[in-house]
Amino acid sequence: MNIEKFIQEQAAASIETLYGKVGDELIQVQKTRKEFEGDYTLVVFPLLKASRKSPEMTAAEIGEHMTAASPALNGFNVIKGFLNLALDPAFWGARFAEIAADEKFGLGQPSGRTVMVEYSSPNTNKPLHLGHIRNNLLGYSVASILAANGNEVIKANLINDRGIHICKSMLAWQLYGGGETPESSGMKGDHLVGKYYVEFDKHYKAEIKELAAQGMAEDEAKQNAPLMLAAQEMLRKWEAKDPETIALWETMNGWVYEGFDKTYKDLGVDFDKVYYESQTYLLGKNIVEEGLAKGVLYRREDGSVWIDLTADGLDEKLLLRSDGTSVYMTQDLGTAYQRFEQYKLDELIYVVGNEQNYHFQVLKLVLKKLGYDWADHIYHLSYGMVELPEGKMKSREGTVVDADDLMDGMVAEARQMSEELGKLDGCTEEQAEAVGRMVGLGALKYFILKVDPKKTMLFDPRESIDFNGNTGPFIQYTHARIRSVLRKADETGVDYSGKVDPNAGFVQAEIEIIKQLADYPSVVCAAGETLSPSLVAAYVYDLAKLYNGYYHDHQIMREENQAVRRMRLQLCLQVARMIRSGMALLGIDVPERM
RNA sequence: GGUCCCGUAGCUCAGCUGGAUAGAGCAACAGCCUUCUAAGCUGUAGGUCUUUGGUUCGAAUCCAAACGGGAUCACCA
Repeated sequence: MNIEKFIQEQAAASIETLYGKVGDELIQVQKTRKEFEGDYTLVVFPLLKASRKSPEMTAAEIGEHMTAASPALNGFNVIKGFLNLALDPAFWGARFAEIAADEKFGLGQPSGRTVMVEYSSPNTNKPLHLGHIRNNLLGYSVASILAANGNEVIKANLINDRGIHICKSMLAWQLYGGGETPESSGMKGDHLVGKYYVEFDKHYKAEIKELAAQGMAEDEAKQNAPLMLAAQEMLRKWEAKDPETIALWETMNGWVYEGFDKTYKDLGVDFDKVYYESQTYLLGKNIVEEGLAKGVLYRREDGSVWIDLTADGLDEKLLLRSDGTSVYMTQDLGTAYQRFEQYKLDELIYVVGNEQNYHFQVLKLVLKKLGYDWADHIYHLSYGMVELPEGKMKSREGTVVDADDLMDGMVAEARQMSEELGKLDGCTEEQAEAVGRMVGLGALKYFILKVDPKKTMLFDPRESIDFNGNTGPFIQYTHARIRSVLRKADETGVDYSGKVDPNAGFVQAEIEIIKQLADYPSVVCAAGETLSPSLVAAYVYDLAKLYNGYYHDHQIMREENQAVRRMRLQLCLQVARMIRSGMALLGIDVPERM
């Protein structure tokens, strides 16, 4: 049941009898702040007009009436204009029983809606870095959260496998690679290709410098450097389907895909549908034609097609080049159309960095002007950049934090920590390895997902990600601790299965935990509405923190009263379950021991 | 210049559609392991919520302006 709503209804009923009917928006119920006594608080200020009495009087009257009317309420206090209502322990006990019995607790009813989440969408000319990690984790988590809210979710990846940047890597490999392959070099495929992307840039810069020394202007040098001309020539060949070029392209992209597959696997993300730009880049031209016919778009003398968005505060935007070839925007128009058609999507979410805010603003506006109603159901989940202490990451300047390196580092650190603490003595090598992975990745994932997506975040590679405090490992540790207690119960034959007794004599700390457990569905729902994994992260952290305090102050297995011990074990079980469930929404696994 | 985002403790971040004395973690300091996992728990200290106006019973939150930081405005993607 939705407790807040329950209180709201009780309050509405009492207010109506006392003062007459008032609007729902005036009945403001919120959780009581920790420093005050009570569970829920009714803010009475908005009701003063109806009551025509002082805040204190009004609150007292409503409090009296509500506690008399509802057996679930066993007391109240008034502080200034705030009416703090206390619920009966048995009421919380009933909620606890409800939660324990509900296997789908926290999961929303099927919504009948289909949502596509596009995320990751890498270029195949270099390996993934920290920025991609944020993208992938966000996309995966948002997809999980939407699924938990009862939506049919399609995870999509649009791989940018063509274009001039790919040709640069290919060309450099041809020129300087000496036939090097992932096998011959022992390098991961995406890293190998990335190496030649950097190599291209190095030689290209040298050429520019040389041309400049010969007196050529910089812009001109950039355009006329032999390497650039060769790369452009290669792109033309690719577009003309030159067999040799295509073969090289397929080979090198194949290396990259193998590399990406490993990175995705390590990260724990996956996709239901993979699109390749080489197969979609021609889409959208017919939409442009349609726009021309409708007069929404216009053609310039040189043949290029544009849309004028100056009336909307934006600029003019190119949609088709003068040679008739498409640009990024053309393709996105086409793929969006195709997806809404094919899957009858209710929503299409693009997880893309905020550097592309303008692009998506334009995309939606163009579709809207073309008369497509579904344009309103495109949502750009725009996330901030991950910055280093010295500023933005620049792949060409080698200041990127590589995804694979970062993950390996985190895992190694987690492993070392486990060993130092002696936590995994007696475990097999495989178990220790698995825990190290879980904890290392848990630290990384939580570190990234606890931050509001739209904010720029800072990552300092010299200061490793914490394992203490508000971190993934803290939460994982709490889970492992609980499992340890439950194992002990199993080993000693203490039975805690069966129904929860709602009158088991809960102490306040237990009620606080039950309150937090009861909150889970509304958090999952809010996270789905706002596409914010950070809400789930904060929730799980609060739960773990509450539990740790409780664990510190109360005996569980050593509790002598069998009924109380049973209830405590059941409570532990539910906390572990909600931690596991919440962390799963973040794409984080929790260990049985650590 | 246009559009958009951000500004909260020394650092990294929470603070939901306006509500009570602005919260965590890290770092610092002081404590707690012969007792279910100390990756834990407790305490101390740390704030002009960038600034100024406005809206109102009430503003970190909403509005406006200023200041500071970032992104973007390509026949790149």
